[in-house]
Amino acid sequence: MARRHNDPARTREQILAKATDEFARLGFEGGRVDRIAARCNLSKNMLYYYFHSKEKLFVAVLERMYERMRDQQRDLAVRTSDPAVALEQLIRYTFNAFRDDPTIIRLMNEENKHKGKYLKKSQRVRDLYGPLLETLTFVIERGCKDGVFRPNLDPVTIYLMFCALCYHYLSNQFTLEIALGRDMSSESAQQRWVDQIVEVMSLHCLAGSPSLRKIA
Amino acid sequence: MARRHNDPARTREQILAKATDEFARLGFEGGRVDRIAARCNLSKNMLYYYFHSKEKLFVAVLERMYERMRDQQRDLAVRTSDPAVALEQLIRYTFNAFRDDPTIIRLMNEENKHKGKYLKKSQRVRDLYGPLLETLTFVIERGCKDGVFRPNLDPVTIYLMFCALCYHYLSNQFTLEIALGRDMSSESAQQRWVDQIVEVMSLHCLAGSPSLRKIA
DNA sequence: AGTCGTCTTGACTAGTTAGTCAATAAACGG
DNA sequence: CCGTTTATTGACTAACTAGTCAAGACGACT
Repeated sequence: MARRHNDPARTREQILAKATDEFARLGFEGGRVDRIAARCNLSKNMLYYYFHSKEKLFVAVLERMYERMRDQQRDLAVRTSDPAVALEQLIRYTFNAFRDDPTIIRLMNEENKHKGKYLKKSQRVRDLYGPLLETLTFVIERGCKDGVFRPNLDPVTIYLMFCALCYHYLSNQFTLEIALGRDMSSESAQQRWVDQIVEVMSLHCLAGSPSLRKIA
Repeated sequence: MARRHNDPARTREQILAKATDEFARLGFEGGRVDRIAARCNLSKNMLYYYFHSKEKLFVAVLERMYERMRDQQRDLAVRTSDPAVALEQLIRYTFNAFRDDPTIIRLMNEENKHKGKYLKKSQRVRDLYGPLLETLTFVIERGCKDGVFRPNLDPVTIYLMFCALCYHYLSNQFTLEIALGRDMSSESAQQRWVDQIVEVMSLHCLAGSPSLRKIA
């Protein structure tokens, strides 16, 4: 099966893939359209033919990243009926997703550097963070009803918490490794960290833990 | 007191200040030496006279940021003898430090984007994260000895946890606000978030909470 | 085979950007 | 008050960078 000379869908996907890599590694300003074209073995004009400008290419890269995240989340099936086990699965899934595709973290950081400027320019942005948050909401509702979790847990808050604990560790790996002189990148160090996240989040969600509100 | 025409120390500081702003907002690649010079009302040559290259200027900016962090941490005095209250103070201090100087987060993200490349080029990098981590270590040791905290708490792990919870919320404010449709930037939303951090970290550190290790 | 619309390219440009050079002006030491 | 060191500048450049243009090649349909 020799590759066709003219294969627009394939060409478009290839540009998007190489652009994702380029922008994730070097940011929007650091990314070079010439380099993306060269890595695709295409003339630079193709980027402009399909995406019209560097900025619109970057927006397309962001859109595709969110789509990819959502699609992968859709494949995640939490089959257990134990809310505590389900929570643990969701946390481990989140960490693995960030670890296995580093472009997610780098592109999100880039977008936040620009205060959401490019994401706002995207039409189909609404309802990001779909499936995982829906599952978490379902898990927490059941956990609260069953009395396994403490009452009045907010799913978005819980999500933000373990998301922060997964994200920051991976995003700031390099400076933390230098500043703290601690191994952050080995498989075992990361495994230990996820275990810690599961422990602290479980403790926070499970019933039987005293509320500390009165202390403040 | 009219400003002297030749005031090298002042000039150098001004360049560093404007460069910090420029690189934090636009990153290393996005930052423009001409713009930094223009904002200082200086000719561009001054940047090269004092810092030799864009890269060395960026390294100087990073070094100065870490120094500033350390100096501010040194001013922080935790006077209480109650470890739980001390922990809360350290957490609130950390959040406020990140919130009040957004350049810290942006520069750290930039440095991690480059996998620590520039920080490694700095000579005087060792023993970053000084005073606050030392205080935390002291607080945790006392808390464990007094039986207020559970035994065998690792200070660096605790620091990484609340640091992640403070950092991620502020760093990813914009994308999260778009994706979740939730207010992240108002004073009250941020206050509620810090309260949550204090709650979850206190629960994790205080004795009397059951260890969950056996579950896994 | 010829025509049309889609896909692809080489060659070009106008503007920008990090970095340089030679000259000048202020402080300073004797 | 003169020579030297330290600060500061205007003018320049070589390389790069996003974006353009006109023309060519491929496939499909008649």
